[in-house]
Amino acid sequence: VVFSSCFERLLKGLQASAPEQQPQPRPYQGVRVKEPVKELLKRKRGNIHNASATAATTVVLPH
Amino acid sequence: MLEHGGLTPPPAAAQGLHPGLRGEGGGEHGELGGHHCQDHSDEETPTSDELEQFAKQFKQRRIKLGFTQADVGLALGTLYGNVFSQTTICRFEALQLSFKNMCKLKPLLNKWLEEADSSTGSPTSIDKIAAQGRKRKKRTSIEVSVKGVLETHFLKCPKPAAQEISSLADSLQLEKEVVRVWFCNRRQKEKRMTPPGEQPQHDVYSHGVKTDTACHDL
DNA sequence: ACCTTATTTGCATAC
DNA sequence: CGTATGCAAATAAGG
Repeated sequence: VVFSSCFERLLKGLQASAPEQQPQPRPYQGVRVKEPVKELLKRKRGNIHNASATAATTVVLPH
Repeated sequence: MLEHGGLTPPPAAAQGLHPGLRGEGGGEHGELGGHHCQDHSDEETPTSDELEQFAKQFKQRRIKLGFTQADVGLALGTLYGNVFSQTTICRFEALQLSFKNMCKLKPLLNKWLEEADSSTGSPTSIDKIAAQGRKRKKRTSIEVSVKGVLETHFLKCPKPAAQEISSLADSLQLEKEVVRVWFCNRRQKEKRMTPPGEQPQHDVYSHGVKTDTACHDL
């Protein structure tokens, strides 16, 4: 129940939605906790949610 | 120089935990590497499942005892010296903190729980459970108008020299340190948000303090 | 002493 | 009136 609002916007901005919108949902200007235990658990439990998949096209800067 | 008495930063470091490697091309982050050694109760890095368990119980008990998240945060302060905000307690209960962070807070919250539990005025050991070295500075709230001024300067010069920061801080009636940190954070924000749009601007960022970009002002 | 990157917190204020 | 959350100060750690 906590995810909704948090991820909705981000996903909307990342996942190409209908071109009928120009809301510019604000890319989120704050600093987020890298890996909340909440997600860690989900991943560990098999719920390998693949939401914020990295845009493979580019990036992948070596650490 | 009237900082708090220079507290002795106890070398309480003992968090160097790096699970073995996972060598997988997918999900790294191996949480814990089950570790050897004794395990008497709840000490030593817990597992994420234990953290979840604890958080859940914590919340349940907290509510049953009639305390709010803010109460707990304040209590932690009077108990050990580390005050925490309602926000942090909230995040702890919702497991919205990093694994490391939660491991650090669990002992404190656990202690508080024991305290509150044996409410019968039991003195209990009010040890200080190794609180952090020095207390965190209270978050400075910068006025919108002031932020506007800072923004203007940032656009003109994202990396002002020490002296410029000083005078700017002076004119804004802020501590120099606050202004310096503001610029640092502002720069990070810039980088954090640029990738998406990718603004191919001559990134002539030279670390060298030489390239005097002289953003003269004043 | 300051910068950078990575993170931990927490005002403020929206639910 | 408690709780979430957005934006972002303050800090930690290596240069």
